[in-house]
Amino acid sequence: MTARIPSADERLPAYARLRDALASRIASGEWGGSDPIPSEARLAHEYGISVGTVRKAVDGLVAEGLLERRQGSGTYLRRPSFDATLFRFFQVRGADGAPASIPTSELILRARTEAPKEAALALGTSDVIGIIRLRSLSDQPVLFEELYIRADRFSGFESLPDSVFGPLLYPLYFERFGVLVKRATDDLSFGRADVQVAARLKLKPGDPLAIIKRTAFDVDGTPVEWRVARGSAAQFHYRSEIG
Amino acid sequence: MTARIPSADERLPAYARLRDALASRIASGEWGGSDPIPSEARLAHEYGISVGTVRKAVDGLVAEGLLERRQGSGTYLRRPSFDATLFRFFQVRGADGAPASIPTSELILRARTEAPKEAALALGTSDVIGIIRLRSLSDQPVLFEELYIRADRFSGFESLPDSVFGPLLYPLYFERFGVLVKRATDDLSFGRADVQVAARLKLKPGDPLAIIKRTAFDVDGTPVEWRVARGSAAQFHYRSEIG
DNA sequence: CGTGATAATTCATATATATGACTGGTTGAC
DNA sequence: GTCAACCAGTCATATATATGAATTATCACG
Repeated sequence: MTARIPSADERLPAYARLRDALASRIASGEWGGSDPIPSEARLAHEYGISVGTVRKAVDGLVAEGLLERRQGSGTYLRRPSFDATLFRFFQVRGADGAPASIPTSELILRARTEAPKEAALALGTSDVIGIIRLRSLSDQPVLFEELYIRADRFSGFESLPDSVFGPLLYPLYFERFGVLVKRATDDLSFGRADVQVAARLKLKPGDPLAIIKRTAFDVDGTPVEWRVARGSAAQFHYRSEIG
Repeated sequence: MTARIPSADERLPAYARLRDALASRIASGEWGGSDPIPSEARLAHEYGISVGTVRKAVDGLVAEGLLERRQGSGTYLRRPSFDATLFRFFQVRGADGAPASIPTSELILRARTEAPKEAALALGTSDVIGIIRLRSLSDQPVLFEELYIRADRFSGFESLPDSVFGPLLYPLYFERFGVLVKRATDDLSFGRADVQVAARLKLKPGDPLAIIKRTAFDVDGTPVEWRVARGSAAQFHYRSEIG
């Protein structure tokens, strides 16, 4: 069929163009969750290139974490992969030392607003929807979060019923708005609680805080969310792999 | 020549066996710094496999960061790559706001000793050499470090002349002891300065501290160094990519 | 209705080969 | 001597093909 591989290119190698083309078809939601994407042979035929080249393109997307191969079965989307919950930073233990438990999330505010300077800078726009929530483990408030998402990508977010909100936002972003968060940068520092934050987290003003600022990016690299989370520094614990 | 690919295998695919074989030849130091490793065609001939398979093996090592390809020239070792200096966590600025300057390192202690519990656990041995040093930027003490390295991998380290020590240890590890640090895990938490640390860092006891515990691993995955570094939390700043 | 063999499909490994692009040295004209 | 042209070596891209391994669907048999 030698379908045309869309724009994108300026004499990029074939495998790179196919990789990008597939990435954008993935982002478009063309392929639902549980079915495999077309087979390598089929894609090769569709795009008029050889199977080896298709494999190389798919290799790239697998490495990026967008696809997953299953021998004998097919190649599948790999939806979340992205377990970026901030709770992994905070080790909260019950009196018994058990690493409990179910995180809960209390929505305090949700409204279209103007982004604060830092958020606007990260998102490239100040037309945003602001969210404030308090997250707890075992009824202990742990994280105070302030989030801003681009109004142009999340139109209607303010009027979503409270019931659709679970503890995790990224699945919601994808299911309701087709925004697939693929990557994020975290920025950690330490500071001290002001009166408002201290009250929410049941700390004393001036108590040490861990401050996590995150910018989350879409599949195509657009920043879609900026957030700042604050939690007691005493419980803070971060683990990172380098190399 | 169909050289025998060494032990390793239990019916692993050819490319995986070559990958491992090459990794061990790299670790052995067989190939010096500035010369390329044998060409793909040559390796294919040596091991009696096809060029495509060699490429796949090399691909893996490139992805791991051990090798680097240069089109038209050859495939080279990629020695350090590993810029893991702890200073990237601490933003120290002069009065003018300039992000100065040259890090210096004052060696306070260096001796064969018994590892503290946490270090022994990470290293799998308590026979270690301990190092204590104070690291400064622009004459401001910034980091107080306590390091432990395996005595079996660094025999003779205690008696090295002070003159060979630069600000960075990992290059020294490699050049003097053939230990190539390839990977590390950092563990960040928050604490408060005790009297000793406070004195070294010119802080007050009880001042907030950022605590970084690091385990560094050799190419073959053996833990070779454990360290704990402490610095003022006020200056601490960490940036991480996830996804 | 289950169950077990069979077949079809799909990714995984491997080979052989051709062409292009880039690098670094050599050669030769000026 | 300088510089351009050339050339050999090396990785990069791409094709075509064959075989193996894992999964899934099908279908006949009891």
